[in-house]
Amino acid sequence: MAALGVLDMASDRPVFQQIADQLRASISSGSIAAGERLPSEAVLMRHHGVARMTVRQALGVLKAEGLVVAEHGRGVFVRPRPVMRRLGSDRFARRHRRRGRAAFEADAKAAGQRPTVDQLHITRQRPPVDVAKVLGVGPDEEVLVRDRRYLLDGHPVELAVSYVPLDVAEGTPIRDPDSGPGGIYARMEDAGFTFRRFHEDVTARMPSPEETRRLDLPPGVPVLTLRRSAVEAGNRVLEVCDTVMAAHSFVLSYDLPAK
Amino acid sequence: MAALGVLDMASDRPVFQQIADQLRASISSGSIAAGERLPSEAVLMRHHGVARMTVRQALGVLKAEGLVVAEHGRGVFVRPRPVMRRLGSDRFARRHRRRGRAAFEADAKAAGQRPTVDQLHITRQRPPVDVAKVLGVGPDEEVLVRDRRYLLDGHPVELAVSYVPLDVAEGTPIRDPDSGPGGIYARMEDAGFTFRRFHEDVTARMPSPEETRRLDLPPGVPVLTLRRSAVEAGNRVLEVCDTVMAAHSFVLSYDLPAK
DNA sequence: CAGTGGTCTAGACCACGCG
DNA sequence: GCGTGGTCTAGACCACTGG
Repeated sequence: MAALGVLDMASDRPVFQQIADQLRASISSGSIAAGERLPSEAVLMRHHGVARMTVRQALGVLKAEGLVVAEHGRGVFVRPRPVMRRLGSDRFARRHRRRGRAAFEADAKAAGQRPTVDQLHITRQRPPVDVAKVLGVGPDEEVLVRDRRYLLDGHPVELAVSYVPLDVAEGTPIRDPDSGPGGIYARMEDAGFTFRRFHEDVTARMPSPEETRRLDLPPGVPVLTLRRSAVEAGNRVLEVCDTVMAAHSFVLSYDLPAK
Repeated sequence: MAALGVLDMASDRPVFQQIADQLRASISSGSIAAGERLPSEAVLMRHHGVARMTVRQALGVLKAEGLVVAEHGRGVFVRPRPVMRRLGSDRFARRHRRRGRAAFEADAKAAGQRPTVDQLHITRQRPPVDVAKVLGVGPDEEVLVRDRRYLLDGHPVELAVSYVPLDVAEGTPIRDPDSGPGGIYARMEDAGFTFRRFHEDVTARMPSPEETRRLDLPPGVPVLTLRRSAVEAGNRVLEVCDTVMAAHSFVLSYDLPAK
């Protein structure tokens, strides 16, 4: 088996890296398929004649790369390729809201998955300073904060926090846990607001421990972060939404007209 | 110092996690500022009365999160916040090409940085199967492949591989190392092609060892991957470009019209 | 040179899963 | 009960940085 090759003791490359290299090659060549178990630590120790810590260091490299996942008492497994979810750049199209579908719901339904929301908390708080700036509210002004978690088929995939100025939220059911069909954008349109455009800033980083917990992330999976601003016809920002997604569950998809 | 708190031996939380937690808190509270050195392994061992491997495991957690970087012989440092580069969704606007600027060049100049390209390889190859599908070429058909690395002020920030059908490349300088002012999109327009739109799929993951090397990535930094398809008026895909970026150096920025 | 992190050994006890 | 990975100890030698 390719995963159990020989070490080059003359090489400068550390032993644990050589072991990681061989295992990685076996994974990418498919000789250890997705979902399959790697040789156990004991087997790797005996085969290469090294200490356990050395083997564990090699496995640590692969975990950090997100290639494998350890399961206590069972073994170390090649991470199965997860189902990707695609966020189309038309997911904020008015027609979805007219049909009573919020963006997340529309995407999930399109992929044949069951969308749910939990950990919903609606509060009044002072937003982070950068959010206040975008919303054009004072540094000490409170806004409506909707914090929630999205799940697909029961698995958490996305955290989102929306910030809405109080005067925009006023007189709408945005403050209610159930914002109704089409989501809060639909409610804003009901109240007479018109959206001109949405702006999204995308970046990626490793998750915080709290994000790891709430998204049930395996080690080695980064998060995609997305900050969306919903801009009104008069160029006022009606909402800022900070989203954190498990990167292995998402593809963000954008169309850019060649103007 | 907050970084040198006390351990709760009664806690279920492993000792190395507790040490990592305390250091993380010190970093995010700013009591150890960006660029500053953490207490050395020896200090942490003495203070907490634990073995070296335990301290190293704690530091390993923070490295994996991308919060700190170890420098051999010097110490472990809080990772300084890197300069972010913003890719706007108008970066493929025709006006840039008319002014002789390719997308990367236009972005870099706007940020006051010096853009360069190296490791440029132009070959004819069979593309990956998924690329062939998008380009609408046969599975065994060769295409023109432009592989290159982009640098800002001498630091590598982005890897890109373009795939262009041979008949599109024919009669254009796309096959030359220097594609001329405005980049290969400008050359395609010179040859009479018209772009209707660009499509981008964005995702994130941990880098491969080769990407780590070519982008000179510190540990714990994920990559953003972007696959762009350039679509002609007749809906033919003229080019597929796979881009890999160091996530801590980029913000991708998109405008979505609220149609 | 002393101090730092990088690698590696050879053990120990524990918690989990599965039969 | 046995094999698995998770945590931890107490050392060792090395390579790099800086004064």
